[in-house]
Amino acid sequence: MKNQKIADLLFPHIHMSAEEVFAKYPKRNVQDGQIVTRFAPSPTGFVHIGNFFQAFISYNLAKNSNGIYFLRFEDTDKKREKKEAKQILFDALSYYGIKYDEYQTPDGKDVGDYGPYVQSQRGQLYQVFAKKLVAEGKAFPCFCKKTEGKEDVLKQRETKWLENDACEYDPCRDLSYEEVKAHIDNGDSFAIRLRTKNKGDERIVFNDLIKGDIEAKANAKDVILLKSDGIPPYPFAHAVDDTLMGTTLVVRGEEYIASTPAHIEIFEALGFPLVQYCHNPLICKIGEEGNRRKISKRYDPEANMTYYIEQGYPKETILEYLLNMINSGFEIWRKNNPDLHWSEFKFKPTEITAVAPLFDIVKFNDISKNIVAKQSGQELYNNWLAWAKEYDSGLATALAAEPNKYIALCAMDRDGAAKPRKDIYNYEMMKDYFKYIFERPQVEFEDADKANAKEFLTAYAENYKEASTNEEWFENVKTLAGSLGYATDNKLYKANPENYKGNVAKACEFIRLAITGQKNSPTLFTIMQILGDEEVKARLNK
RNA sequence: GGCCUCAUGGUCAAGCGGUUAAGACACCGCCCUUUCACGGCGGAAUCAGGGGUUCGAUUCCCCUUGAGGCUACCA
Repeated sequence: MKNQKIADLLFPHIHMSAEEVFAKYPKRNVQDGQIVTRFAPSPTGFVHIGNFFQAFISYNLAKNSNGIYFLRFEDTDKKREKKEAKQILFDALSYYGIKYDEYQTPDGKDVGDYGPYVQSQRGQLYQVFAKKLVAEGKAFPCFCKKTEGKEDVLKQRETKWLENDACEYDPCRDLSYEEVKAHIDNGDSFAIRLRTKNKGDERIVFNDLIKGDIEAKANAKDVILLKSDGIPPYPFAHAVDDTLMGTTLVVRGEEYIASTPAHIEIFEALGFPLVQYCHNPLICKIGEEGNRRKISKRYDPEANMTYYIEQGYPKETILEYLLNMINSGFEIWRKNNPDLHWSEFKFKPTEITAVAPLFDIVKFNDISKNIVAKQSGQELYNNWLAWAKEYDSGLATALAAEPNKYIALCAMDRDGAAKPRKDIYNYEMMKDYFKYIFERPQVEFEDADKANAKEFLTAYAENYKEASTNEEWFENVKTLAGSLGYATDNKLYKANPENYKGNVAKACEFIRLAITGQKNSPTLFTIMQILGDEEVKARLNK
């Protein structure tokens, strides 16, 4: 009775009952194996690779089970929310091809029957259940001065550690109706806390799809259900939303494992059946001190999903790399099915790796090289140009001005090649990789080679004539090299190198350096063809 | 401090009581190519340590160590 009176005092404007709410959100009509899951990011304007990892896992799980996948914005922390953030998130996710069955459009329209799909618009719903809990004596108002933020928490922590209390009962948990009324009359703001039924020595077991059964200390803390602004923090919102929205599987980072007991107590207090959890490992990096740490928004550019777009990685690269992290069976599958789309690869939640993987840029680039190698010259050119239009307008202009030239460049060792060259891993690197096309290179021969190089190149320039095939081109080089005292038979050269100025390989090195400024490059013949006679001669004579 | 998670080569990892302990990246050889690559073949390299259980442990249990996470009116 007293509790009902307090509840009415606290939430005079809430008249809806829990039953009425459930009537609005009927149970979903799904079969046993079908997974209903979601991506529930908080819109900070930053799409973290770790969050994307979860989004990607849950997306695949939903798709593979023929289930339902929806997007819910968790914008309950006003301090963190940024304008445009929802749009940024939307763009990033759709760029990577993740599609939702249910969501709210950036201009605020709900698609799906279980909305609103934005937490800040679900305030009343949370209050209905908070009021119910207060009326049942399972929650209570707290008028304490609220903790301001993490810094204060850290300060308090040392003394708290010394106490090492098993449970944390809030001072407001047993306020009388009169005391509550006095606070309300005084206009004091209040938060709603769960009245934990535990004392600190209870243990619970819950199941995790990846880790199996986890035994832990039961929650024994009067956790916050509603902040003093009336909006719930994550745990309560999670319980209410995922129940109302019919979520069957929650994929989240393993940093949530520690707070799961509190979530469970909230579900129980509410009388909701628990969802299935799947805590995925965090993606790590080696820190400055050589230690492994969670990849961080602050220090690691690769933590941001837009980084890969800016760098011009094909979107398949990050997707396939992530798939590779989720389940290394992907790699073998990919080898056996080089031409299938990644989405054909199926994995079960129980097959997800339990170990926090290290982000390995070398491996990442290798995957990317294989993906880029599958593109034709035309495709690569198109992608390069599209990227440049966004991130390097000067380059874009140049590329668009002479499409044939640059398509030919992109097609080198690629179109028609049985084993395409695997050299390019993103579009950002291409300008530098092909810099000899854009400008004449600085050429430095080794001291020992200087005289020979000059002699050979001068002769080569004088006799230079355009060849029509690579074979013909090479024949020309060989003939000239032979006449200048280079070995045309490699076996003879290897037997008596001192009899020659070098072998044909050396001669080619001179040409390559003069033309490109580098010791490696794609096929010289093609490069010279693209450059044209005049430019080639100019470079040879330099 | 407490609670939780994890532990196979340099990295990502298969493995789920008996295996010559897969595979991929990186590395090193050799071959192919009288250019750069691609490619092919081969090599070095791993079960954190200590106790159990067992005829037999990388695999199961315990302890130690190490790494990571959580311990907010953040998610």
